[in-house]
Amino acid sequence: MKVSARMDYAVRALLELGYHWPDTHPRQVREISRKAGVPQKFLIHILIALKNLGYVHSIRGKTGGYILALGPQDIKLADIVKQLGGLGSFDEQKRKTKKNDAVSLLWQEIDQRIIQTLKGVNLEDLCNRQRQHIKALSYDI
Amino acid sequence: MKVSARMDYAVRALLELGYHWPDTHPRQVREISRKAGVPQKFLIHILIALKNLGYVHSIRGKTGGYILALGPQDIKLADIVKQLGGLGSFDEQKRKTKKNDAVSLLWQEIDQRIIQTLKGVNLEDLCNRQRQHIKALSYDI
DNA sequence: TACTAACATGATTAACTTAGTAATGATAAT
DNA sequence: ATTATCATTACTAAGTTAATCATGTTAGTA
Ligand code: FES
Ligand code: FES
Repeated sequence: MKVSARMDYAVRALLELGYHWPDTHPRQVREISRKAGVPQKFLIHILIALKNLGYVHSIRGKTGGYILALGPQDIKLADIVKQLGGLGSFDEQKRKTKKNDAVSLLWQEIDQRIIQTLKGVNLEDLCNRQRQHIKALSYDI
Repeated sequence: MKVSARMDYAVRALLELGYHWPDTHPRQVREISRKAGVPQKFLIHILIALKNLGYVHSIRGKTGGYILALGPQDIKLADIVKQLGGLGSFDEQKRKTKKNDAVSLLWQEIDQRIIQTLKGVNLEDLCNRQRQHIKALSYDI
């Protein structure tokens, strides 16, 4: 499973925004960049994509920043991953091999497993996991 | 799950070799190329990789070709996929994000699901599935 | 032996994707 | 007016992928 930097960064940005929920102070790109370890110039584009998908709101101007547009429980990772271009699922286009044989069915079966796994996790779950993790380690990210 | 052409082709080549097991006539690259829908010049390199991994034997000369080096039941797709460079599993190198937080654990969890799925399938299974498929469709690949 | 049909190997390449950066503009609080 | 933020478009360097090309080696056979 290849997780692109873009996908990794997007989920981490959402985790940062969701972690302090329901505290809705706007978080600035620079702050998210630093805390999540994402290059700032790259993060901007990712946040805009998330905004266009309706997951975050942006606030412009001097006191601006980003906040979640939905509650963490309503942000499903399966959707994020799918909408952000997926994990590069088995591309049936332009490959000359058969599409409906045992091999392709196997690849599709694996795709389904991934989707099932992601469907079981929303941003609230991920934040809770992270809180547990932090508690166990006794230091913040 | 991004399945590279290389990976797809490798599995299909093995399926072709395993499908007629235990008939051990050498199959030529050209024949495999045509039946599996794989560009011949590309397939050569893939077969050599499979040979170096010990999955097939090659026979040179005029009556040459390729045969399985192991019985289909001993060829596990999980190994093939892993040894052929994997499915591009979550690359922890050079990315600045944390490696042991909830996000990375999620990616690793997905990796494990894929591996588990692949561990449940060997070449014999895949051949059987394909035979069922062919029987249901009433035409050969 | 000469020929030929197969596999072997390394170099090269075109297209594509990824992971960014640069430059410039728009908005809103102070 | 200034300034700190988000917005948008364009650009690019590096890497990967999916191949092809050129050339060499092996072995059956007439
Ligand atoms: S998640 Fe916001 S400061 Fe740690
Ligand atoms: S699998 Fe060999 S001819 Fe169909």
